[in-house]
Amino acid sequence: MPVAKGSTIDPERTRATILEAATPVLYERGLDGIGVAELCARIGVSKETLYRHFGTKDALVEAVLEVRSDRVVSWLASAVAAAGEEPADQLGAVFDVLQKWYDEPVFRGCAMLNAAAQHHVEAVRAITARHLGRYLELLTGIASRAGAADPHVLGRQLLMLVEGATVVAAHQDAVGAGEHARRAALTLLSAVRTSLEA
Amino acid sequence: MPVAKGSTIDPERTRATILEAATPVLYERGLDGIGVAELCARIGVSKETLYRHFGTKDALVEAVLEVRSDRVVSWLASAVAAAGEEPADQLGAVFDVLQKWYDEPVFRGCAMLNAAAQHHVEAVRAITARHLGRYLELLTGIASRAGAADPHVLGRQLLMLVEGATVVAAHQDAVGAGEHARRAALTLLSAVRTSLEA
DNA sequence: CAAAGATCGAACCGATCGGTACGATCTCAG
DNA sequence: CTGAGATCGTACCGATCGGTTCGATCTTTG
Repeated sequence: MPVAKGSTIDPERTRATILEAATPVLYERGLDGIGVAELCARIGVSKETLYRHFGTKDALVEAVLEVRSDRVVSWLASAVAAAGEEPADQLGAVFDVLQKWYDEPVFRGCAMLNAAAQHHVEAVRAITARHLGRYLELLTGIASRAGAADPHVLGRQLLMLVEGATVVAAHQDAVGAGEHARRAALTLLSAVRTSLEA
Repeated sequence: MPVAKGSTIDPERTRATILEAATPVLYERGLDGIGVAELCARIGVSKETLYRHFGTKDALVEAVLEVRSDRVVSWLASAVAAAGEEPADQLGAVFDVLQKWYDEPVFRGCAMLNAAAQHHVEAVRAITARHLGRYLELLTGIASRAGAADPHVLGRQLLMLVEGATVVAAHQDAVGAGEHARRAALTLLSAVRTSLEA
């Protein structure tokens, strides 16, 4: 719904609607690939409204990225939490979620990395870095519970597989990318365990 | 040298000079982060000259990316060739080269991926895909010589580590990224061998 | 009903963009 | 020496950009 005509009913609701509608459009078209005018038309909101809520296109972009980062991370975290106690199962759940994402028709790679590559603005780079940091935290936790000698290093290697799989799926071939990355990740995980048991 | 004033001495030389000078500028500033006017000023060439040689900014960009892809791949291939016969050594050489790249002050991630994220043009995406394909070929070759049961899958997993390491180095922390990726890659390689010997 | 304020649509602004045109200058081939 | 053509610097073009402003419309508050 294109936001009620005039309404004090919720100063906050309009902002949320804009954020929600702008997210997929900016992802598909690219941050600089669509102008504010066309963006507003797609969202169904006037430029004045958008600018009163966000002040700047950059500010809107940053807000969109923040929300997206939060959502992605919590989505993955809940998938991990639902996978039981076994670290291997938790790790598998991560790549299952990723493969589902790769198979979506609108999949165009990691929104954070795309944004950082597109918009040479410090704030955007900071959001991307923070996003990767959260990702790393999640994976380091799994590595730690798996009994890795150096969970930070293993977590980082797992992060590389996650981001690498996303890159390969986006730019080369999505078929089996999540599955192949999952097998590699499990190999790394079990290698750690093997060396511990030895 | 900013190209001789008037000269028929080499219609081809000017083109090469432009390509060479434009490459780092477009990488640092982003494909759309610099206008043709400023780009020409940096290169030391007039707009008319640039447009006679390339016709379009997009065409220049594509030419730059092609050259860069060729150079990167051949650079890696020669590093592999110089690393001897052992697949493990060849793989290690790849990540050593990558770490050197990550440590360069101008490092800003994979130019091909950045370009594909920035410029929503089919031709650029095609160049990026081809670039990843060449990369995959190189790594699949190593996987094959290592006796992998399915060298195509292992090569893909190695490609994920390569691209993932580049992403992590660019957006999170370059320190040790190549080293950590190398250890993960060698683990995958030896896991294949172990399962073969079993 | 009246005032406050959120929204719309459209006009408008200055800046920048990719690309073109032009006259002048220089180099080389004949 | 002369003409072809590569280059320069600059001015110029239409389009688009991010952002502002304004009058009209609607909803809520009091």
